[in-house]
Amino acid sequence: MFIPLLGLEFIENRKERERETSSPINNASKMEMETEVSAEKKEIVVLLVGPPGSGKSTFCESVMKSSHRPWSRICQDIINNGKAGSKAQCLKMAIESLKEGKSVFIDRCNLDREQRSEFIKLGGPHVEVHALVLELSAQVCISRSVKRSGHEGNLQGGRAAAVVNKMLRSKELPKLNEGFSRILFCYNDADVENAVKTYTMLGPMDTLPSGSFGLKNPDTKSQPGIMNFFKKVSAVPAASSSSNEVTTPKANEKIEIFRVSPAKLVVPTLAFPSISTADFQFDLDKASDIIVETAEAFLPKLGSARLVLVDLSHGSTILSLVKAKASRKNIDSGRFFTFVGDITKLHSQGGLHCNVIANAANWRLKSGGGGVNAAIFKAAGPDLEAATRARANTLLPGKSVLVPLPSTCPLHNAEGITHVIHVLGPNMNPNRPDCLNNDYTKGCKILREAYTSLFEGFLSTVQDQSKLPKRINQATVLDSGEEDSERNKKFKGTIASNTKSGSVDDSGKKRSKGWSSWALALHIIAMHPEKHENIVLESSDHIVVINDQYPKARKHVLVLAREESVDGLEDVGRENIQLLEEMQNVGMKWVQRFQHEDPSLIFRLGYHSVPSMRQLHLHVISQDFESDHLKNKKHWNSFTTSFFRDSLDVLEEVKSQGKANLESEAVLKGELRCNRCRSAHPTIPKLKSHIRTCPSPFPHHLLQTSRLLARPDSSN
DNA sequence: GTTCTAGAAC
DNA sequence: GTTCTAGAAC
Repeated sequence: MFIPLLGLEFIENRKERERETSSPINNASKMEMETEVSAEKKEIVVLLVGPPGSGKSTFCESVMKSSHRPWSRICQDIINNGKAGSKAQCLKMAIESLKEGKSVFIDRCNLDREQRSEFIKLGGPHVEVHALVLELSAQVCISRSVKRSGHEGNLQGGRAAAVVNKMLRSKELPKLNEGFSRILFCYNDADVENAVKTYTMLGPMDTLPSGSFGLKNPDTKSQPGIMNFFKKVSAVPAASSSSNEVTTPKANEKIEIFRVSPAKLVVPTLAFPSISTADFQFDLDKASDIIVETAEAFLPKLGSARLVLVDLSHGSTILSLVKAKASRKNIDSGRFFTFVGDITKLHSQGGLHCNVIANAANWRLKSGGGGVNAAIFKAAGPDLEAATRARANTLLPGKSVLVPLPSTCPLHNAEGITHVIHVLGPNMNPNRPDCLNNDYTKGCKILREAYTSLFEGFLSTVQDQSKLPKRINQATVLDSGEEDSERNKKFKGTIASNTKSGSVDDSGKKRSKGWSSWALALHIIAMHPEKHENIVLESSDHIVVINDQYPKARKHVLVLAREESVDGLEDVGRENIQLLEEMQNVGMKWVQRFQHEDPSLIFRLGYHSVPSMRQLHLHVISQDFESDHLKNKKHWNSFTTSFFRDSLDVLEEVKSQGKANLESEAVLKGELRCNRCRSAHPTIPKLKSHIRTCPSPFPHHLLQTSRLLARPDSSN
């Protein structure tokens, strides 16, 4: 509670100054003061964030009643001649008000990030954007909106509860990194009263301290990292040589360097967990009827495609019920069957090839919670979260959403899964949202809808796939025959022998000869890609492609050279021109692949002048630099200064002068400049918040020479 | 390369 | 008091 008061103290000081400036006594000094103060004068855009009934309009009216600052309240519910209007109309009116020197309240729900983003863009040198979050309990909001009459949004009575509930489902609390200069959270009437005071006291020349205030229970969710090279090196072979109850088809894929792709699958297969019968406590007998009936109805539409109900345990009741009922109905057990295993490891551990898996999702489509949902999100990594977010924010019971998995996603790569279908069933558990209170008439209807929607989603992937030429899977033919445990021993030995001793300089190189152990990871993978199947995205005789373990942007892969003696750019000569060309071509292919998935991505391909890790590697990196792993000056400068040598420049230089020009490591210590507008920023967080919204085009030299790879139709 | 953390900067 | 950097250790 002390924080809004701090704000008030701040205003008090400013008020003193304002009084002085408005004194008519000394005109000359008044002019001086005015100039000084008006140089700082800023309009404010306040986005009210809260569902209907949270008190947004009341808040605005209370402030405007006695504020000395000119305010304009922009309410989407009445903007259209007293009727509800559009977001665009609100934006237009906000711009007009700001031009007139008025600060603005955006009085609409603004509950999710996307809804807010356009308004945040109103911010600039003379406009600050604040969020005022009315986090009152859903009950309070609902009871207020149910009771009220004559509300502008015409949202009253019974319909209000449903609308409020629906809106709260897709709620995302605002964060400073969206571009707000200040966020204030209110949880009760006292908080709101304080907030009203704070904004009422705000004179035309005043500003409020920036930052986020009053947040309770901040969301501390951390992004799970992608694969860990070092852990994988020892963990993978060890795991596969032990406890696999079912078959161990690990060796099956050995001759396939390009992992399982949908075109190579003979039979499209959907693996799905039983929906609603675990945490949602749906009756198993009723659920098994619905599964069998819906599957039976769908099989004729699915051609040769298969449906597989999966559960973790051999003792699964739902599995045995479904098995028995399907058999009684004489359903083709080659096309509809049950399977015991981890749905995220059906191929690697169970030998079952599935290209689509279903997730028993939660309504927020968020990771966590346990069970299948947690397992799938964990196995798929952040790629699935991003791909899901691109399709939907929430899910209603009985519905599903089909999410294509990016080609770099571990689940795609290691298990051959191309799509995840999130599906939400009915809930019979009183401790979970939207409990149906044992209403099985409704429950069965929704569960049937859920499976229908799921199978329809799968059907759509089957139809897409049937357009592709079908190829036979050759992967089951060969096996190298080498013992995993033996391999593992040898492998560990290699690392150990390289880490014995020697002084290490700051780029991981030993001064004499050899590298620090962590700096060898890329070299080890390049030399033996077949031992790193789980992380290798592609490989040939000359190159290996992997995800950067700590990506510094939304997309960041490495093309490793497989040449033993080429540790970095300084070792490259004319004899490597073909290699450099192949690396460039492979890099371009990945750019195209990524841009096919997201056309707005922009890429550069290049090398670090002085690499930290052994083995020449080409960075293929999207230019958003949107990554929690980008943490310090060295990270930023290594990709955005002359230290980053564009692949095409390197090629030209090696062809013309036999070697590439290298930039000194000294530039890594230089100031932090925006990669678009070149403005300097004092800290990494400030730089990152700037680059999120920097509207400038990229520097001329990159745009002109196709060093920068953007889709022609992208608006950047 | 990352992680950890002391202490500078705000 | 919190945020952020930079250096040591790995």
